Amino acid sequence: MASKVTLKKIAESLGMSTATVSKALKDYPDISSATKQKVKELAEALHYKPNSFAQSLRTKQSKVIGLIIPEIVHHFFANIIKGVIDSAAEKGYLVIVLQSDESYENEKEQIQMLVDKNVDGILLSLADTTIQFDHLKQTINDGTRVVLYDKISKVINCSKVIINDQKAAFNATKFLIDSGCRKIAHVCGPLRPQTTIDRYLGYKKALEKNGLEFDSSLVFTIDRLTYEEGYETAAKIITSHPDVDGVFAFTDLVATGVLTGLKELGVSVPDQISIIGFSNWFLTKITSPKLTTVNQPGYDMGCEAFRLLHDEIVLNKEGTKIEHQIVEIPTEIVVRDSVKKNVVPNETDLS
Amino acid sequence: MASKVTLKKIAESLGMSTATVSKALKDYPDISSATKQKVKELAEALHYKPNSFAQSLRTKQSKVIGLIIPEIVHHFFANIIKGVIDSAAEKGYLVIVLQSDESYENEKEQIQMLVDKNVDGILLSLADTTIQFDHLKQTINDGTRVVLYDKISKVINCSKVIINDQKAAFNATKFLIDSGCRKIAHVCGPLRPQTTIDRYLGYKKALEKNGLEFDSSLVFTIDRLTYEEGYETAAKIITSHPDVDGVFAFTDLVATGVLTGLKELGVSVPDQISIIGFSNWFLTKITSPKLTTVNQPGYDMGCEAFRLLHDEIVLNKEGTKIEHQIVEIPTEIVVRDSVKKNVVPNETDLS
DNA sequence: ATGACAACCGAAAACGATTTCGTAACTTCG
DNA sequence: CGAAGTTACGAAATCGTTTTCGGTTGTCAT
Repeated sequence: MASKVTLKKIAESLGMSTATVSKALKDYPDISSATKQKVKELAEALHYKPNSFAQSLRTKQSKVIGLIIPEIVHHFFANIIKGVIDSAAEKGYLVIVLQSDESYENEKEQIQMLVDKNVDGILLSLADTTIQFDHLKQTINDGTRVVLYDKISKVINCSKVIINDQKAAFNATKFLIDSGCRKIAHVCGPLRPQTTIDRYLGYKKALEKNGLEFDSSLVFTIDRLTYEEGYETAAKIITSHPDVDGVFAFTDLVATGVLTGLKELGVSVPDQISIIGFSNWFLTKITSPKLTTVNQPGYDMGCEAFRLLHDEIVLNKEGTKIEHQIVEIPTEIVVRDSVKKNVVPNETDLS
Repeated sequence: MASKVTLKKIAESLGMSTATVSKALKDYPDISSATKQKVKELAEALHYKPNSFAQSLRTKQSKVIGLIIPEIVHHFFANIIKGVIDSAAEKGYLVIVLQSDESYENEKEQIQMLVDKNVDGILLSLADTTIQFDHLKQTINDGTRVVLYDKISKVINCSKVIINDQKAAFNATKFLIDSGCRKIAHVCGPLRPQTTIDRYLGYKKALEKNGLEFDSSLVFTIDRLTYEEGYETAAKIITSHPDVDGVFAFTDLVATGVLTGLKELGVSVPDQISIIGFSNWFLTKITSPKLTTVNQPGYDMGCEAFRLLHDEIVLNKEGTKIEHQIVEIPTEIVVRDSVKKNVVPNETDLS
């Protein structure tokens, strides 16, 4: 147990004050370069490392941020974690990770834990069950910088990083249409997260803008976004509408279920029915055929979220007025083999 | 920005000293219950929260631990993160997560960052490229508690939590044998991580203990443990040994590649060839047929790793001599559909 | 009345780093 | 030579908690 080397020890060895040592190490202009050098050399030799507690106590900065994730074991969110940690490290920040499990209670408690730990900021994706935002508004008001990512709320006044679900869904559906599909089903989940609604709207709008009739009986709502429910939906789709030739699923896992279900029912994908998923999870690369999907760039979102937070932390320290931003991360279609290739694009667009 | 309420403020409001307030809040016996109550009431009303920096500076405890993971976006490791965070939260600890990317340099640097932040302990899985351990020995020597998980080294004197790869591989292979397989191939990766060797040895021993001949030409070594390499290996297996009836793959991703490759070559799984994977990744549930595999319980490992670390932190604080432990987390076979069901168990065992 | 002994509380010294303000010494220049 | 201005450093106050070590009451038995 190497007894810790402090400013005081260095100061005593060198016969000067801690003030001088501290300033020398930080290159204050009122220290002669001769002493600066002496101090730095000894500090180096002794492997001096400032005590982070003392530093934080004085500066009120921890160089640590909090990241609250709905669910860690999830391809998209894991990528976000990675993006956040990587870009935080670049700026010398460390990241405390917490998992809300989609629970409002957990979320609230965890925010409090992070605030109590004096983190410099919090990155948060709202839990599905969070419909009341006083706790968040309060902590923002109390001076903690917060940036929302992915699952956000318009009600909260802070920076946000999102994808445009509606546009992405529009493009996915249009991609099916362009590839020749004329009767496209949509498999979606319960209404809770806003994303469900947005993707649904994008789907609907793509149909309408491309001269296809929207038919609500082609929208299959499932209770849980699982592989199994996707699998079961496959049968429902072809019994109720044997002439369906395209499926846009809310998420890759469901799409994979539908894909497998269809194959087992003797439907060929993509010849008879094309399928497009959403998120670009890892599993899309190992289905047969490989799943065409919409890439939801978690890593980039994580990086961008940290960047916004860091900007606010810095500006806040400088006392500059901060302008909240809403950054939209672009998505794109990852073309694989579950959609027919005879693409005949046309010129409709969402906007 | 609510101006922070401190011990001093409470003390002044109540006309007493900070010492009394501090002790009252911590139920010291030399404070009358009358004052205790007054203090607690006011603290409650003012939403007093102790300043964690000051607390840590005094107590030298941060109530934060560090977790270094080789790769976050990975089903097994993500589960470990989750296990660690959950069990840490139960004891009031927060977790800083870092990713080594299997790089020794990163690992070294990150350990230093955590030590500089005065974390109470570190959970670490060695990067594949780490073959030199002075940095680790040094930090352990300097008083930081460290627990190794999953990828460990015998050279380092600390607690560890592992699975018994050899035994697990033995059991997996034996499971194939019991199900009727008589010519079993093994697909494994490069020799670097010890796990490769251990699983290989388990495979070999299972054959030998069950009267099957070990044939090194049945061991297929691939450079990278990917789906694609597994896929390609399928062809190699059946061209070189058309009568193979079982495959034990180093990991699920490879097993999935083999599975798909075999299917596309017209081989029926499990009727002609049985396949067993390793790790119980999520993707095993969405293959057709669903993949039988060995469950590698990441969540449990994470929990156990934290438990060990926490024990050491507590004992260390009490000054008690600590005894390092090596905990082996049990694995078990998850029976799905990629192995024939006519199981005829016999009594061989690894030990 | 006095000594012993609880019962309560506070002063003050940490913990280590940062930063403001002085001030001593040394230049410079009219 | 004396006023003004630099240069280089240090004393001391903070940041907010914890904890030791006394000290002041009050009680009670002698």
